Amino acid sequence: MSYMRSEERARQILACAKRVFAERGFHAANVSHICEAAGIGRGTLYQYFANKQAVLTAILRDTLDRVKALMERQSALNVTFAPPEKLTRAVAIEYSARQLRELLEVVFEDNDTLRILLREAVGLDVDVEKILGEIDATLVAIVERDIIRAQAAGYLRALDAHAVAIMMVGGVEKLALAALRGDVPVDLDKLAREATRLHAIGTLSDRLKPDPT
Amino acid sequence: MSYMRSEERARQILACAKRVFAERGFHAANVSHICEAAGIGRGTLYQYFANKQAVLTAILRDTLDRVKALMERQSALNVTFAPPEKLTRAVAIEYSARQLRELLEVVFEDNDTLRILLREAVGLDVDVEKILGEIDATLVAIVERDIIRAQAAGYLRALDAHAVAIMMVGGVEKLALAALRGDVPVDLDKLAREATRLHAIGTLSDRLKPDPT
Amino acid sequence: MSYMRSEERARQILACAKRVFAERGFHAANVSHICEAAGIGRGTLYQYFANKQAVLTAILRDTLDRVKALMERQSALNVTFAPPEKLTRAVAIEYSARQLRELLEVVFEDNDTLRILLREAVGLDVDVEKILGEIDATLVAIVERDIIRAQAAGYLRALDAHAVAIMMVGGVEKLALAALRGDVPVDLDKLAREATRLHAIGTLSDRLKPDPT
Amino acid sequence: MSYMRSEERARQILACAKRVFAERGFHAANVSHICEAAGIGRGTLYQYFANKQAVLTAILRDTLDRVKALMERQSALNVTFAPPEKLTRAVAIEYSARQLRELLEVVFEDNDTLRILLREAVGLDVDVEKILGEIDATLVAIVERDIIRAQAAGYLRALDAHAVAIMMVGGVEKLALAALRGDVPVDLDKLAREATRLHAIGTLSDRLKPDPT
DNA sequence: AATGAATGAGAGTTCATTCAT
DNA sequence: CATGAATGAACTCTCATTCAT
Repeated sequence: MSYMRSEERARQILACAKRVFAERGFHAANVSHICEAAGIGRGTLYQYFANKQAVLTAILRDTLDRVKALMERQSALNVTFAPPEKLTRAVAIEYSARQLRELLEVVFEDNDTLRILLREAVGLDVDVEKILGEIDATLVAIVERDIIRAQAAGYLRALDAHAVAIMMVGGVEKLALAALRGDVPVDLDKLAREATRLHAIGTLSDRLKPDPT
Repeated sequence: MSYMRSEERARQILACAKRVFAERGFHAANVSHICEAAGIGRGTLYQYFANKQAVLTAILRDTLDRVKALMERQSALNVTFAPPEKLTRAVAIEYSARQLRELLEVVFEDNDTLRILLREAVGLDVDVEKILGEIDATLVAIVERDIIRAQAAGYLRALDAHAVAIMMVGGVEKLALAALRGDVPVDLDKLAREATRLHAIGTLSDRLKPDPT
Repeated sequence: MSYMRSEERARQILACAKRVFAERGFHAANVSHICEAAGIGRGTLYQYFANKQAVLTAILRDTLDRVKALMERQSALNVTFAPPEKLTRAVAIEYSARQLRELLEVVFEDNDTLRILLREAVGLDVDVEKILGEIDATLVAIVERDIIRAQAAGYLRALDAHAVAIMMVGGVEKLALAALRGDVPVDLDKLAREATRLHAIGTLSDRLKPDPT
Repeated sequence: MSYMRSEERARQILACAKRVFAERGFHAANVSHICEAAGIGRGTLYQYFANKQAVLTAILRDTLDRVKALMERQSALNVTFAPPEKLTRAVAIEYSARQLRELLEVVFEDNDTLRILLREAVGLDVDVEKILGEIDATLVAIVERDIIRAQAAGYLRALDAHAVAIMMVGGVEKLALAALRGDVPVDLDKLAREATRLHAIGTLSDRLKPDPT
């Protein structure tokens, strides 16, 4: 037996649970697995969390908090925009990619979080689904707000900001998942650059005949 | 109970199971639920499928087969390309959107399949994961091949075809998921158009200062 | 494994459970104990009863049904009364004792039922308490009705029929419990006689000075 | 926490435990509940009582002590009896009722004790059962001795003193239980009167034809 | 071929009790 | 003395699967 301050113990359990959930998946992971990993008795977990699912939701809520915090941090920021005629595509893309990278870093703090968010927590209970939905909505909202700001500044053309934000988030997540499957740690930097570039300038070649305006 | 030709009965069970899995999720759905829906005894299911998971994998394999069939159908096709200088963006996008739509129709035959592929079958066993991975890989491969063909024809600029394909698929799926959450039947046509347009011409405004070449 | 018709199996489980509950008490008795006694697997019990407590309530409800049936059987009966002046105490008591005996036979079908009703089912959940209360109320109602009938016929003096009924039932039950403690099978016949005699003529001696009327 | 003299603290815990047991029942009541009620930490209880059940038995033993004390107090008393021919029924009953009342006051000090004795402590462990049995035996013994004394004095007719005592106690307890169910505080005075009257003169009417002696 | 009664491994959870602080 | 964090035995209950009918 080893004593620990309540707050600290709860965090320790969450950390171990995250690893266990990521490794085995929510259903395959026993409460026993988590407790073994945390080096505590099975009963101890229930002093900190109401039940197994509450452990998962606590993990997810952590992420949700981080994402929300980022959103507010960015809201506080006061950005001034150069006129579009002074800004090259390359610079704009570079700036965008940095923004996205920051976002990714916050959500996918580590590969375990990534795995849990995109895989192990998917398709569970409605409670879980709700938090997952909130995280998703916040992510999309952040991207969407960036798009709208950039539109207002004249950097982006007219488009459905919400739909585009969703697609961007989805595209990036899929790329992350694909990387995950390869079992190499995900390179968030490369991911951010590639996604930004695609979404910024699209795929079509300049050689195409101009549209008749 | 009513007798039925083996083949037919198996298909009927699959159809019911698909509905049940989509409605309740894989774990929440009992074998009993499925059998009730199919109007058969609980033992009967085991004469057609080795176990509960085999039912799910059969459903997924169905989808995988359809996607693979599409891929081969398209391979057989012999497309001739106009020179890019003769093709406007609008026409190119229109063509692309039609292609994507066809793909979506095949994968997301119905909302139940959609839900199972993107949610209920996620994060389960490795066997399931493997089929899901194959479906994904095939989808990406189809899109990727289209991209490479279009590049060869000079329609698309130089880009990492694989990564872009992944992002496209991910973006579209996310859009589909978002629609699913709204509980309205997904409008595949609109979805295809929006996605294609974004991925084709990107988000940046023409007013930006040209890159120094 | 041995197959059994549903109805029959349920009854068999109830019979075994009654024995087990009587022997060990509700809390000390495991579901395993019951199932072992019934020679079935632990899961089988749950095909017939929602949970452990439902087994107990089923047992109690059986008794309740029997008591209610007795009540109605007696209601149907049409008794004619001789004028009190023609009836000796001894005869009246004899008749009463037979009535009571019939009642006791129905409630305390066997020593196990007796023990469960008066001991093992006491102080449990409110649901259990409710059925126990209903049984009690019915018993009291039967006795009370007899009292009122006998009063109307002039056999019994003026008294609070309800309170007296309660006391009678309580007295008899306590006697039964005491007998139970001695671990000898309860002699319902003797019990009925003793109780009836006490309640009929009371304890006071005739030698007492008559009340000044 | 506040310090308290050992003896005093133990009594305080017992008082709180009594309330808790009465309100929730022995099994439903947690050690935590008791400790919260007593305003002490969960570990502290174990410095005064070996375990949860010891708390209950201590409560019961308190009652047992009180009943035994009453018994001895009455033994010490030296009663002189008037000849039966000088005593009216009404006076005898009045006297008896007062005796009973005193007894009831001692046993059912309060509604919580009542509830615990008649409900929450029933059907538990053999140790508990044993004390309960001792209390019961003492109660019966007191009543029985009174009966025998009164018989000796010629007040009561010939009867099985033990059996009658048991029935009396049982009748009174049942009346008390019934009152308890109504959730009104039990009126011990009325209870004593009603019971005594019934048991004294019985139920039969005087109009019955006299027994042929 | 079809059934559904029977199964039992294994899950999550509770809570009286211990003991380091 | 007092505490409450830690414990783990023991419980009830679920449900995919088997197999006698």
